[in-house]
Amino acid sequence: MSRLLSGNPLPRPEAAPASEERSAESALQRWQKLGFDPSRCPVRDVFDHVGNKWTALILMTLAAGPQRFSALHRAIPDISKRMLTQSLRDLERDGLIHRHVHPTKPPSVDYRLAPLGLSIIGPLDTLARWAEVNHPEIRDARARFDAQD
Amino acid sequence: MSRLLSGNPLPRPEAAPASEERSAESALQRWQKLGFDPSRCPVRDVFDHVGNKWTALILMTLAAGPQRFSALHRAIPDISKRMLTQSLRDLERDGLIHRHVHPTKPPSVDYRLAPLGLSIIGPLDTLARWAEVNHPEIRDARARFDAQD
DNA sequence: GCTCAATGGTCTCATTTATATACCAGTCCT
DNA sequence: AGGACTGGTATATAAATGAGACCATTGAGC
Repeated sequence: MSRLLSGNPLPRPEAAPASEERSAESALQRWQKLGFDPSRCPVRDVFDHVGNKWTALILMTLAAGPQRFSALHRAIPDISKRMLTQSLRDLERDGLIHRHVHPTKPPSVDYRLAPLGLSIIGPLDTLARWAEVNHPEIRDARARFDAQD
Repeated sequence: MSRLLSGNPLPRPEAAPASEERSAESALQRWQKLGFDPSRCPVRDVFDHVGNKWTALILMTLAAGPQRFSALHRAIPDISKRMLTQSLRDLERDGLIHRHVHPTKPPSVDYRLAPLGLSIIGPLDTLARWAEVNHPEIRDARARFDAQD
């Protein structure tokens, strides 16, 4: 238990810029080294809720402005209504979006980013750009792996 | 269908820097507007594979340097071995990590970031920092939602 | 007035996916 | 010899997801 994560003289893969690597460690690994309760780890929580496919897609779609339920469904056709409803509830519960009901005769509903939701668009978009840029390489790697192994 | 996402004079939530907001739209919404096949959308693909809880956690743990299977399991105790095995295979298949077998008498295995994997640590860490900073606010929102509704 | 479609969902059921648990062969420590 | 660690696999069960039917209300077209 004492040598669990203490002195770890493993060979580094490469001499990566120390500052970069250290900053990448810190956020998550402070938790790990200190043995904090994993169930309260923010990283787990956020990646589980906000980082999942549908949730991220919804948030990024809402970045263009408020959208009604069915507009969202049209923008993301491959989500089931069931999942769309549930994801929207989750996002609302977490304070990332607001559900706004217009009291028109046939009441209409729209969803819009709350300030908290707006603040995650940047990080999310950074990942999305990475995805766009590196997707070909991932597909290649996948093809190679499937072919030879 | 024509007015679906065309002219959208909706009230912006706030006067965010136009460049920021436009850039947030562009990545995903080009796809949506052009009606591309969702199954080939890089954003879906990456958020599904790389953005899920375990995968992101593994990548960030490996950012500190190569780790053996059991070290990873100790660092992330709440993942099942089965899921850890499977997540590692997926990451290897996508070319984000390498599996390295040392031909010692009892052979030992370690996993390390491939260049592609190293390149995603930055974006991932950005999200992780957001998580750390905003987790309290999310928890508050959740508590409020659960209490009154 | 009748039919057809859209709205914003909910409900049920089948399939997919994840977790928990047990197990394996080989090797080290005591 | 007993127990623990290595890197997993196999099986059984629980949870998440998807497909599709349904609902009350409204508006448009015929």
